[in-house]
Amino acid sequence: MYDPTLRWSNGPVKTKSKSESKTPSGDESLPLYRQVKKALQKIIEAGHYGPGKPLPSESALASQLQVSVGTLRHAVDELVHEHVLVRRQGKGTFVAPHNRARFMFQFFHVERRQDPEDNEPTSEQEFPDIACLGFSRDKADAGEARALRIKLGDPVFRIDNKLSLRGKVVVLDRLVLSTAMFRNLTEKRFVERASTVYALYQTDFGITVLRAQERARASAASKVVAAVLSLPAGAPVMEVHRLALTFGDKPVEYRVSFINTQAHDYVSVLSKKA
Amino acid sequence: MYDPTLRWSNGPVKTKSKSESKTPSGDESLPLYRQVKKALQKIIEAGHYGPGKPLPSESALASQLQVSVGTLRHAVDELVHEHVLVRRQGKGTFVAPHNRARFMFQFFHVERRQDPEDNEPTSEQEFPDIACLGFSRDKADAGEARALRIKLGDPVFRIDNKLSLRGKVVVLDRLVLSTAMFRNLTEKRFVERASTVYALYQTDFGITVLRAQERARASAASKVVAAVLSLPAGAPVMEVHRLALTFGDKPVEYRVSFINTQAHDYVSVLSKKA
DNA sequence: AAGTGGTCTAGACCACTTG
DNA sequence: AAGTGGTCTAGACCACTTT
Repeated sequence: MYDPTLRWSNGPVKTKSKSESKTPSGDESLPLYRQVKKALQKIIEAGHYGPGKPLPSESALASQLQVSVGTLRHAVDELVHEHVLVRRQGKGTFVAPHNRARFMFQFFHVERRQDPEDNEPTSEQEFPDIACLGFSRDKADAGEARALRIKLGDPVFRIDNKLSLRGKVVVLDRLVLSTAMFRNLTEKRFVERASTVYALYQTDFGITVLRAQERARASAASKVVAAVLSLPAGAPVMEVHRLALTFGDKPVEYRVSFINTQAHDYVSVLSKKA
Repeated sequence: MYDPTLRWSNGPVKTKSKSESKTPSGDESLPLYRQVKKALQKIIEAGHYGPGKPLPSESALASQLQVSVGTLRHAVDELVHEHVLVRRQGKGTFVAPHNRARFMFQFFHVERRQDPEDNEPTSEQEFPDIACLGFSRDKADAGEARALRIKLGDPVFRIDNKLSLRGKVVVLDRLVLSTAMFRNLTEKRFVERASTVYALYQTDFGITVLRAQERARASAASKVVAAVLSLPAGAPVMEVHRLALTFGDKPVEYRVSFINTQAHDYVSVLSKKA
């Protein structure tokens, strides 16, 4: 039952803090379940557990952290809400895998526009066909360096992809990755990946994208963008700048997407429902 | 302690269902806390409690629904996560108020673009100045009728607003509301509202907007849109179609926003952080 | 002091998965 | 049968607000 990968500092998470805590590590007044959550985050970030290997059981974690199961569950609940962990009854608790389902619901927001008279079955989310248009090494420009928190001129991978829905090219993606973070990445490995790009980051590089922020705007398509999207140069397109982050809000990927919104929308839900 | 507004059907939420439940109301296998959640939703939707009047206390609700406090809290937790309720320690649990803070974080996603060299203090969220450009009655067109689930030609209010940040007009909003839902709404009441538009819906009409879905695209500014946004006709603008919903996913408001993205972005967060 | 929500515990039992 | 997560309970105590 003892797992040697569990080493961060055995013993209670909280030293019964009746203001006896000698090291004001900032956890003074934090509720116990928040401290447990932080401990769990540290365990997860260490990288010993992937989507294939479950964390220690809740009862094991609770006893090792010297808290009740209820408190441990409270902490796990929050990480599940944040899509960091997933629970599977009977099997265990896992780092959330980057499968297609997650990609679609969390990171892909382009949907075919419903024509008024179109009575098709609610346009089930469609997974795009992805083709790589270019893979190269380059130096980070100012904006990329700032976003990725690297130095101007640091080496980066630059990867262009086109995404199609029902055979029509709808999105042009330009990814920028720090070569320091993705050592040994090659075009072959990128193109021959088994699943999504983020699944590749996770399984091959141990980097789990947790969330992202996007800033969108309308712009006029440049000649090359227009060509890929089958639009006249200068046509209005949506330009979405995404920064994907992992643990500790560390930047992983900077991506600019150009979207042909002639027949598709960029969809955003303001607070999901039950 | 007994509240006469609590009348939905005293007694246990669940009849100890050992498959003795005579009326298969669809709650058969639902966990108890989900049934409690539904009961709470019904209580809230009845409209007896507003942002100013707290719900009965957790212990009161628990005993009236004949569940433990822990189960009651589990149900409330979910409604708090969905921004339906807010808890205030020492005071009570309230229907989530539509104040400016909520508006900014949930429904207003336009932010000034950070210039590379701009080192201002992280561009705190700015609340826009809003001016009404037009208020009229009209008949719903096909798209509006479908969105609002009313009949084609049904009477609607049509309200145009321009939103400015730092004195620059950045957004043109065109709201469409069913007159049946907003009886007695007048331009005067609309313009002289104390807070946000959604706060007006909530306090004056008992309609609480819970969530919304937006579909965005790039388009070329029409002459009138361009004029309001100080752009040349045909310039690329973002066009955002929003449908705002209340309890039971009932549509409340259909809104089209035109955004000048020369110096501002439409911001979207893919999974919030802790 | 009394009432509210917030945290934490300990334990029982259920549902699902695996050997 | 044993191990995992999922639900539910009952009760203690803490923190905050109001009277």
